[in-house]
Amino acid sequence: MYIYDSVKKTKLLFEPIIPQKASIYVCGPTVYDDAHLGHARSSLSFDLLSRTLKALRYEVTMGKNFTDIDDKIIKKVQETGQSLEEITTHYINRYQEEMRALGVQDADIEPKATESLEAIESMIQGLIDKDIAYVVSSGDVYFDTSKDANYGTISHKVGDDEENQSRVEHNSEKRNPKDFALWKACHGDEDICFETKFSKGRPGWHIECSAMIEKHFTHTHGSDEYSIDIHGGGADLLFPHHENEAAQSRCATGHELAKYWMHNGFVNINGEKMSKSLGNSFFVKDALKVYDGEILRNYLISVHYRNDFNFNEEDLLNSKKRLDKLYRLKKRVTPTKASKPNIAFQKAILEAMSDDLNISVALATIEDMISATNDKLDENPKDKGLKKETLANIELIDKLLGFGGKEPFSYFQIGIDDDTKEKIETLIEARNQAKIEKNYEQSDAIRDELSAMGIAIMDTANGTVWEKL
RNA sequence: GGAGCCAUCGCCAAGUUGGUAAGGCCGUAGAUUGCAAAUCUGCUAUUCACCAGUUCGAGUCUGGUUGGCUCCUCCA
Repeated sequence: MYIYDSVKKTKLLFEPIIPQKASIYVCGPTVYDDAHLGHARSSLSFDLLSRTLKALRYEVTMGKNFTDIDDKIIKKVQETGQSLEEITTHYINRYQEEMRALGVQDADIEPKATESLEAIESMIQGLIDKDIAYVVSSGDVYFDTSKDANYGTISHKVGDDEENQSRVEHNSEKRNPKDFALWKACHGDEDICFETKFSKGRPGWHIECSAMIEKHFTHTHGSDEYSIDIHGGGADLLFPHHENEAAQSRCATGHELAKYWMHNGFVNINGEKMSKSLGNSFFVKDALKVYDGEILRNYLISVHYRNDFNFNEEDLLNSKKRLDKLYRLKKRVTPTKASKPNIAFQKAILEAMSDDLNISVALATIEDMISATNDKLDENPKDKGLKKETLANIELIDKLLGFGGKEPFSYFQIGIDDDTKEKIETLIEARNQAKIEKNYEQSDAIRDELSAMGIAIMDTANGTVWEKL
């Protein structure tokens, strides 16, 4: 397995801390609003990583956190009058539901910041004891970036002369402009705060990840050099979030946080980054109202995870056509029992994914397999061995890439209710009768009628089948 | 102002160590079909934003130009 390390900026052979075990930690969402397509893409990217590593027989431990205490959540609490827990629970449930709809496998560990306060406090206290962190008069605790010689090695942002136009907040009590908050002191009665030895307040954004990784991974997957194998997240987290995480962990534990860093690209709408501030967010829940989760998944993973992804409906329909072809093949080999996948196919698709998740090549091998199989099936429609093998191939695709697992006839009938189905069947019967009588005017009229209903029909050796367009 | 990324067929999109441009959609010709659809087969970039350089050889390396994007503030 080769992966692109976005800190070293090169593709590296994946050599885990413990042979055949892979620990992955991905920064999850701050749960104050619904998940948008960007969350989905990040989730999907690391889902593919996890699935690929599993297919390569690694024992994968995946961690993904929920930031459930933060300024925006508190603002929502104040606005809505709901409790913090009500809000975060709601969005966490939504998030999990939607990601599952996209075929994302659940993480093994899903820690919440509010459930990790002890670990957070002890890590901060440790840093204070070493004088790497300091408490200011307000009660805020800052990390002293000047104490970490390696600060800046993650994002390669070095040589800050303070002359740049950095928009770092200016706080006179900070020792260095780049110092960041580990802990934010309470701001009055409206605030949500926790008691600690240093002050009453709540964790800063970066500390929770460090603390949670320390708490959940270090003893099972860590080493003297690294806490975990792979740390992932969106490209925008590289700085300052991951830089700061790395600094905290390095100073608190004496070893590096992650051996490899991976970052996924953005989802753009009309060529621009999708974000709250631009007001062009596209929520997963809205997309799921229009498109089946599997179709969305198939589309969102169709571009390499590191590239930016330009979301548009035309491309989505394009990728749906590719998925349709896979399901048409599945129809041809159903019903049967899967045997073993084709060795060459299995090797090719795994090799593609092992190369830093080269999904394009993986999809091309699928096209190859579909085409070759259809060809053979045209020659010999009753090749049982081929059918069994093909079904196994498709099962492999489902396991590795997370699509193609549906029952093929129902795939083409998503969103059609039973009454309509009955009507369609009746019309097809009538058309077949007309065809037997060679009344082609009649049969074509029926086909037009079905077409007007959004139903396409195809006459096959096994009778007439239909698909929703 | 600082840092970085990207630019490959009408559209989407691969292309580690330089060796002579995957795949899909669309289009098109044919096989098949009562006609279609589905399926199969053939065709579809002498060329990789532009300019210069290194090299026997560059989409791939170097320098420059143009255009687009991101980060430096919460952000997947």
